[in-house]
Amino acid sequence: MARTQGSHSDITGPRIRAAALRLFAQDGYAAVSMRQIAKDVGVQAGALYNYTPDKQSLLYELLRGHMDDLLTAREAEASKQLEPLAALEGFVRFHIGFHVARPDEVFIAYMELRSLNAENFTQVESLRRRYENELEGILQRGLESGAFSVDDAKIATLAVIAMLTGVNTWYRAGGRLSLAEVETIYWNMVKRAVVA
Amino acid sequence: MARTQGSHSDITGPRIRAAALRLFAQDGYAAVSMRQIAKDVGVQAGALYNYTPDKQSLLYELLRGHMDDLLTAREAEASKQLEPLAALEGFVRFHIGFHVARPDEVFIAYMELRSLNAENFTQVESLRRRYENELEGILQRGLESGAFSVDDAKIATLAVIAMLTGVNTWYRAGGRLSLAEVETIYWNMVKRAVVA
DNA sequence: GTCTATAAAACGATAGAC
DNA sequence: GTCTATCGTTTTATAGAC
Repeated sequence: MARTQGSHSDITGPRIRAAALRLFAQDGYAAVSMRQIAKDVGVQAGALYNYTPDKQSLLYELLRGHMDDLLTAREAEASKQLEPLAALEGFVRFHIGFHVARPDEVFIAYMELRSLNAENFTQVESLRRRYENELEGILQRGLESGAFSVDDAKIATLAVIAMLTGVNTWYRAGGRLSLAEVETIYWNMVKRAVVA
Repeated sequence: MARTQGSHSDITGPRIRAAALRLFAQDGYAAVSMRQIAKDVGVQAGALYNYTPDKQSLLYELLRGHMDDLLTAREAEASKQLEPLAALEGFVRFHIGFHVARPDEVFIAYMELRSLNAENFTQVESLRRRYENELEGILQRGLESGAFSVDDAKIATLAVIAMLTGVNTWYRAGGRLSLAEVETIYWNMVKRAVVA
């Protein structure tokens, strides 16, 4: 039986989110119009409102979904309980691999936090804190066991995450270095900066 | 003799740039209207066009000016020729101090690069490269002298700069740590990551 | 140099036909 | 579910009075 004319509910929603993700990453949330998103998907602007109540919700769902994905993926890794050194290496390699695979999501998760309204910002920010706490916990345990030596665990956490996320500004698949090589280079730097 | 009514050409220009800087940093270039900038300065929107041909030029002048300031300040420091270890410590402390003192400029220099048109982007990007080359040169000289040991000088350059610039995301004057303490903590991490 | 007024276009979001 | 049409607002930028 033929579908109702123009009915594509099960694929249009994901295509809208994919177009919004790409356009927000490329031009910024405020600079992208609902008409641009609609044109990219191949529908008229009015049709978008069958899938999102407004533009703000579209951004929030992208950022919220990205942080959920990050924490879920990290939980799967972290469930392997390890001693501090192996846990830290696991975190470094996980962080680089996860972020390099999702450049657009990572970019808007950084750049468009301020475009969220107050309530949505609080939600996403708390998820980011939970992720940072994963690394801070590893560093703390390593300090207590004597495996690590840093002046300040919180600052070391922020410094390592900033350094690792920086990979996204230059890494491109098929470049001079493989992902595994990049992971190893960064792991060597982190290890030397942190291990006693 | 009284000035012509409403004439403030020598102070309105800087006030426009200061308002644009603050608003662009707070809400993003695309989200800020010329009317908002005018209201912040205390003039009508039309008056802005006595000082800038358009909104794009306003952004470009802010970013270009910031990069000029950065390179000029760095040149003054770098003219003291030093051995690699002292040069690296000088770079780390200079970078943190310079960036922490200009949070709004640093923020838009990161976030609004993509809001520049192609020609302006090329200009600003080349200045950013020149600054990165300062650090890369120090690392290269240290590698050649055997003072440093890193897997890849270019990646180490990007990693160190990303780590140091990350200070701006959390540092606030009057917080738990003084600027000198922050500089020392980061210098210790950089030193351990890089020095042979 | 700043003002008021406005041109010309684009915006987010909605109503109603199909 | 998607379309066309449109409301009401806001945008950048300019023209001309003072």
